Amino acid sequence: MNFQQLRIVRETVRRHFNLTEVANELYTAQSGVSKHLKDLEDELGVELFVRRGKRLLGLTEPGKQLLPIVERILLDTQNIKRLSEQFSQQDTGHLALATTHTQARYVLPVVVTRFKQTFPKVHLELRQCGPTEIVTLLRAGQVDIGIATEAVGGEADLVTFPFYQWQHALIVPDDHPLIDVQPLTLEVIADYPLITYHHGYTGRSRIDAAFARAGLTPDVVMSALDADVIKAYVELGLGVGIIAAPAYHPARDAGLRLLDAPSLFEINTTYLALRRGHYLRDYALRFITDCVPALSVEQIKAAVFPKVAIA
Amino acid sequence: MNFQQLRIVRETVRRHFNLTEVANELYTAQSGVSKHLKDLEDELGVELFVRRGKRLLGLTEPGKQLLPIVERILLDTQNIKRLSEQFSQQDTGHLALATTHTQARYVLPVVVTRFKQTFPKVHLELRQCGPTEIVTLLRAGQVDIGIATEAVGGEADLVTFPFYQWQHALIVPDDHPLIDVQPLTLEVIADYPLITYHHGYTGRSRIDAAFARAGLTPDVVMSALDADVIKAYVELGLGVGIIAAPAYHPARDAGLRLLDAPSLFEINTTYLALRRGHYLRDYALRFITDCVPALSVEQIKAAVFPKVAIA
DNA sequence: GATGCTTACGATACCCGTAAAGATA
DNA sequence: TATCTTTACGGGTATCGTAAGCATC
Repeated sequence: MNFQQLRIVRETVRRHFNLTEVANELYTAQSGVSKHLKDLEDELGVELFVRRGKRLLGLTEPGKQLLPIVERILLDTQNIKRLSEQFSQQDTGHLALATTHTQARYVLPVVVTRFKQTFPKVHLELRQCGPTEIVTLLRAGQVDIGIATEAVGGEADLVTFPFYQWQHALIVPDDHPLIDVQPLTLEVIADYPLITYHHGYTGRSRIDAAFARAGLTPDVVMSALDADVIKAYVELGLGVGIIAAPAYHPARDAGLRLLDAPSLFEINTTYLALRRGHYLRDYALRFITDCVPALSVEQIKAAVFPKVAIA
Repeated sequence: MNFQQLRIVRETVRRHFNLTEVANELYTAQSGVSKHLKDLEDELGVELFVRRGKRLLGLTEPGKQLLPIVERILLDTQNIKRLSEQFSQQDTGHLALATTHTQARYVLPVVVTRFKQTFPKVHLELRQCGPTEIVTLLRAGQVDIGIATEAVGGEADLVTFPFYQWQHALIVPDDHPLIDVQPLTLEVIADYPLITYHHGYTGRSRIDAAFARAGLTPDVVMSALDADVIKAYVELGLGVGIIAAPAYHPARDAGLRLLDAPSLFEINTTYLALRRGHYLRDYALRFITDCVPALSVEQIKAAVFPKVAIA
């Protein structure tokens, strides 16, 4: 048994049992992949994969039980690497974040700027993607920190910390009749064509819930992944936009007006998400405490490495 | 990085940084051990060991932080082996117990007999040793289950379950004057020369505590590791024995009488101890539930693999 | 001087990649 | 037929053990 075999096992599951893809992903020959799997099964004396003819279809029962152990070992090898880099190259290294457009574009710039001043030699990788993909990237160990409003809660293998809170607000052209309406109600809004986020993005579910609770069916004529796109179409007069309030900048968004609606929609909380057991460099911990000053490094470590260090 | 290097790191710490011993323990050449350590340090870019000249003296800070991760990885490799044996050879295998003389001699025979009938093909290894050594063996993964009254409580990396309760009692030759004394008190007993267990064995601390609480200083003329030795000297008339009550068999111990003293000494609890994160074969779980029928397999697993499966 | 660590060196075994053949969709 | 997996084979590398050279105690 060696690490390469374990990497192949993990990658085989991730790539849905296509050994050719596995080989490409691991930069090795496909024949070796095949042999490694067979060797491992021989050594353990157990079939790990369900086969039909020559094709792999899935995991056997022992394979299923083996997988989490394999993943933990590989996680620990990464931890060893990060741990030694922590000592060998204090403040240089790599920090990978996965986050949604809203955070990347409107919230993180301040934090990132400060971080880059403190750790100029840390390469910062900002991966922008959807909430569910953030979870995937965290699980795969491809990013250190995830930042999202949706999908990261309630996952047993992730740890989350509240980052900041925000609400949805309306955005309209600055000559729009809604500007003079007081008070703004869901009923009034529902009379206009609406433009807002896709399902699963930036609290869309909260918007739908608010209308549903009021017994209204809003006329969402367009949905987009990010506020910039929404703004563009609001500017064209295609409808009233509903975006995250932090996504509005008075200076940059000339010609548009933000209409706060504090009571209409639920408060959203954006979270920092970490993978349990994923070792974090000092600068990664610092990034987190920069975001949430109320947190201490010890609290973070205690949450990421629960209780006993398991072993 | 490979598994052999990690094994060498672990063993180097265990063998107090004597690489020659490490090589013997791992059945390999000492030169390779030396090279492996150097290679690993080179690969990680960190010195893991403190050296003076050619001698290794201890772990550096990064080495200290690395060690628990290394141990967890090696624990998981054992878990992989056990897990696959679980499937490849259902009811055959190896079960290693570490226990003290009292349990091995007087308590376990019943359980072991039943176990052997159920799992005739499982090789049962019964290692008899002192309480502190039981903890060491559990930690080293050399035994699956520890059974002891002392030393196993309060260790964060161990899980314990109460096995059974017992009390100390007096043992005397069957013509001894104490047989007719009613009620037995510590004061009365303290007038006789006593023979009992060594410190750290079979609840000796409870015996001392009982006399201390009563303001008495008993005259312990001999101490031994096990009840059989104590009995032998009681038989010779050298004193009154204090042994664990389960260690007395009326038939086998002809010529001796057990005098119960329910109120004199505290109740002792003997525990089953397991190492957290140590995978247990089905038959090992069965052994435990045989000992403690109130326990379910799920409860045991939940305690050994806490919360999230970490990974 | 005895013990313990490192380095050098040769044999072995392991791992990888190419290529051909067989199976599957 | 195109894709995918297995098997066979050769080259390269890593690992291991022996032996010699040094450092430490």
